[in-house]
Parts: sequence; C-alpha cells; structure tokens
Amino acid sequence: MSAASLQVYNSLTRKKEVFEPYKYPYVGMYVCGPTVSGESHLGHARPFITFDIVYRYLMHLGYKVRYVRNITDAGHFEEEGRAAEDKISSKAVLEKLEPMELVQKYTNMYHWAMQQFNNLPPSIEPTATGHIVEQIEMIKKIIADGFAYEVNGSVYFDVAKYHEVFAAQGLPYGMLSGRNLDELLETTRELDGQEEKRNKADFALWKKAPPEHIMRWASPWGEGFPGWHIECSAMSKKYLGEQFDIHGGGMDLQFPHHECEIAQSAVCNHGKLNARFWLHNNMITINGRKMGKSYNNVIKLSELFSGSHHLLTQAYHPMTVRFFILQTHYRSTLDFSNEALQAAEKGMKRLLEAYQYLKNMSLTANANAAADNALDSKVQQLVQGFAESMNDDLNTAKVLANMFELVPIINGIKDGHIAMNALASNTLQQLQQQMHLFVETIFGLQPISAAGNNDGKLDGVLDILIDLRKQAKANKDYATSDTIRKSLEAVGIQLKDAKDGTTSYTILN
RNA sequence: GGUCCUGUGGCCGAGUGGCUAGGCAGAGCUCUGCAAAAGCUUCUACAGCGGUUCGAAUCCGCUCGGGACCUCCA
Repeated sequence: MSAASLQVYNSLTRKKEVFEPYKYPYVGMYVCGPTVSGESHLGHARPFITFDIVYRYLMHLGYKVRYVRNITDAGHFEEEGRAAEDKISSKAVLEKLEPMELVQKYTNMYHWAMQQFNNLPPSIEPTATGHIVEQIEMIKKIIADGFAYEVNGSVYFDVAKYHEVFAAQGLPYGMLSGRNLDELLETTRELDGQEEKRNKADFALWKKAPPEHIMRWASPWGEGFPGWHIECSAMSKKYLGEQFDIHGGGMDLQFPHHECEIAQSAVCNHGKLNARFWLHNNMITINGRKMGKSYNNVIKLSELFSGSHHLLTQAYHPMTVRFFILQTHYRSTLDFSNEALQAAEKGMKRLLEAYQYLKNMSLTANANAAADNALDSKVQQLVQGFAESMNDDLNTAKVLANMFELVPIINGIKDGHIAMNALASNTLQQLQQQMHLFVETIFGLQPISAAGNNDGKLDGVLDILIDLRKQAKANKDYATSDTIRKSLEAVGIQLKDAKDGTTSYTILN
C-alpha cells in the first residue's frame, strides 16, 4: 500500500485529489474544535470521529502527523451586530459561575466524550483565550497592510479591499465556498447595528466589549475580545506554519468561517494560501433536519449514552455511535433514528464477535496452499478492498461492507463448515492482520464488553455459572440449565452456545 | 431570492455507464434437549418525465420532493 495513492475530496477544488503533503513525511492538520459554552451533542461527534479516522489513517500510511484541534473558550456573538452578547458570559451569569469555570466544566465533559469514543487526543489542543496575544498581533498586521479598519474600538476586515488585491493573486474572497463577492455585497438581508461596517460582507477581527461583558482583554483598540474567525488563523499559523496540509471541519463552517480564515491568513502570510486540502464532513440530521442549537433538536452526548432523552428508546454505547458514523461516508448527511442506531448496534456486535474469534485464532506456521481457490481469492479481494476503499476518499462504509462479507467466512471456520485449510495460510494471516489493523488501529473500534469496567472478575463469575450450566446439561437437568440461562438474560447477559460445545456471553444493554 | 447538495428495496445506507454493495428488519431452512447465537436461502430498489447511448440508478434537461449555506453553528 503506497501513501501516494490516498485521494481525498478537496472542498477547495471540488474534486478528489491525490493527497501529498508539503513536506513529506510531515503532515499538519488543523480541525475546528468545539465552542465550550455548552455540552457537546451528537452532531459534534461527527467531525471529531471523522478526523480521528483521518489522523489514524495518515499515521498508518507512515506520515508524521501534527494534529491541532482548538478549543474555543472565548465568547462569540449570538448574532452579528446585534446587541452583542457574549454567549459564555451571559450564561455564566445565569448559572452564577465564573466564565472560566463554565468553560472548564464543558471542556472536561468534551474530553470525557472524546475518550468514550476512543478518539485519540490531538497533538496540540490550543485554546482561544490562551492566544489572545497572537490574535492581536495578526490584527495589527492586517490593519497595517490596509485590509482592516477600526471603528469605535472594534476592528473589521475589509473584504472588498482584500478581494481587489488578492483575487489577482489567485485568492479571491469566496474561493472556498464558491461565492461571488458582488452577490454577497448585494445581499438584501438587513441586520441591525451594521453601521460600523463599510460593507455587509466585512467581518469583525476585534470587538469592543460592552460594560457587561465579562470576558475582555486589553488591546491597542481598547478593551474587547477577538472576532469570530481570527483564533483559528492565529493558532494554525503558530503550530502548523503559514502553509499546512489539511484543514478540516463541518460543512457548516465552510462559509463564512473558513472563507474568512483564508483571507486573514493570506494577508498575514504574504499572500499564501493557508491550507492546501480542505475537508468537510456533512451534518447529522434528525428527521431530515440538521441537528443544531438553533433548531432546538439536539441530543447531547451524555443523553445519548444514558438514553435520557425523549427521542431515545434506549441508551447507545459510544462505540455504537462511532460505528454508526463510520457506516456512512463522511460527506453524506447521516440521519439519526433509533432504528438506525439499533441496526448499527446489532451489526457491530456481530462484526466484533467474529473479529474476536479471528483475533484469537492460532494459525499454523506451515505455509499451505488454499484448498478452495475461489474462496481464497474472494477473501484476498475483500481484504485488499480495505485499503482501496480508504484511499478513495476515506470510504469507511465500504470497508465495513467488506468486513461484513468476511464475517460469514470467519464464522464458517468457527462453526467448522469451512475447513481451516480452505484458505491459504498466507491469506488467513493477511485476514487476521488486516482486520486487526482496520478494526482497531484505524477505525478505533473496541469490543463493547472490554470497554466496560470489569477487570476480569465478571469473567470469573460467569465462568463458574457457565460451568454449572454445562454440568446440569450433562445430567439432563434442563430445568437448572435453563434457569441459569434465563436468569442471566434477565440481568442483561446473553449466553451463546458454540458448535464446539463452548459457551460465550454478551452483555446486552 | 442567491449559491450548492440531494432523492436508492420495510428502515439505514455504498455505488463504477453494462458485471446482485453491505447492515438491520421480515420469511423459510440447518444446527440445537429447547432457545439464543451462527450458517444457508429468500424478498432486490434506484422520485417522475424526456434525452444522449448498443446499454444508465450512474451522463444531460425539465418537473416534483428534501436539505445545507447566505446569521453563531460540527
């Protein structure tokens, strides 16, 4: 498998391109992180799981990846121009908490959720409040170059001026989101309090803080706080340089957030495009509508994991959610429903059980040829398909489909109706190795039971019960054996008798 | 209104111009003391109407439906 064969869809060019980093083997990847003014919801899970897969896959391909994912802990506006209210500080007042206390609380919850999902931590997780100085420096530079202006203690980016100069350098405003600046300037939408801006398309780099605003910092323009987009430009530049390889985030950030980042960074970085590959994940929808605060249809992650939400018929394990997300291509919308999640849960369990068996299978060292050539080549093709599908714009759904085609074969070997030597020992070895690689290392899937918190004691207890039941069955004391089975099922533990006489168990929800 | 995406079998979802994706559910069967699990088989779609083509779910046009962005948003 060669690294050069990875292709990803670049939002910037609107087509799939072969991924090549600026400076092999190093890859810089920046992903927009959460705003920690509230609890993360299911929608937030998608980019973080998606880009965790990207991160893992790039590392698997041999790249040395620096993955930067920010935490936005400085307040942003509810609505541009209108009675500017810092989300974080206004909520802090309601809850009688310090702003930073609130930020800490939600940051902790976010980290907890990321761990539940088995997402690897990023290499650097910078905070907006920790980079006020860098942001101010950038803003100063933008003003000095004439692409921003100050009005009453606020600073705005002059989009028209920028476009005039940078369009000629191949960096027109709107290049990422496919927007036409003239049309943006003509937007008939009327917003209050826009009088400070020269043009409607202009955006704030620094905002003067009203007296009630708790989060505030000193700046050359008075006390205030940074604008909506500058933090990502500042932090990506600091940790990844003026030009880096991948910038990721949700599709809803494409405009204006990422568009503005490109413009700000271009001014500060001598007319260079900040990121070469722009990857955007699609939205999670619920009843066909995007999950989002403004739609009032969010399911928080803690609710999802505990089942405590009126739309949920049961709790869903974080691994189920991860699997659910992986079953759809990242650029398609993914519609939430209990049925879909339950289907994912069942499918994942079946897959992981077959995988567990495969993993524990001891292979013979001698290199025998395949007794069943057709089956052998089928398996080989399916296994090769893993990498091929991933290289085709990270088609995790296709990889899982291939895995599911392998499940009956693995179980067939387990049940004994497919002979071990049907497959060449080489093929079997490849199967074992590649399944391990993709299931655990790249997809980050963990068996649900292992993700629990029993340290082997439960196994011990169950072994005793399973043994007792076995003895009862041997004595044809089916009343006892069925009581053990049914009682365990009643507390959520399902026994499974295998063909070879052994019994395993699954913990149900 | 502008820009863009999308419409696949009961549900969820992948998809290359020709070669049945896959998952879940349903049905039948095998195995099993019974059951579960597992396996086998089965149900087989591409919004509608035109067009291009030897051939289209896949390309083009129109119609209808859904959605995203244009405002904080993963």
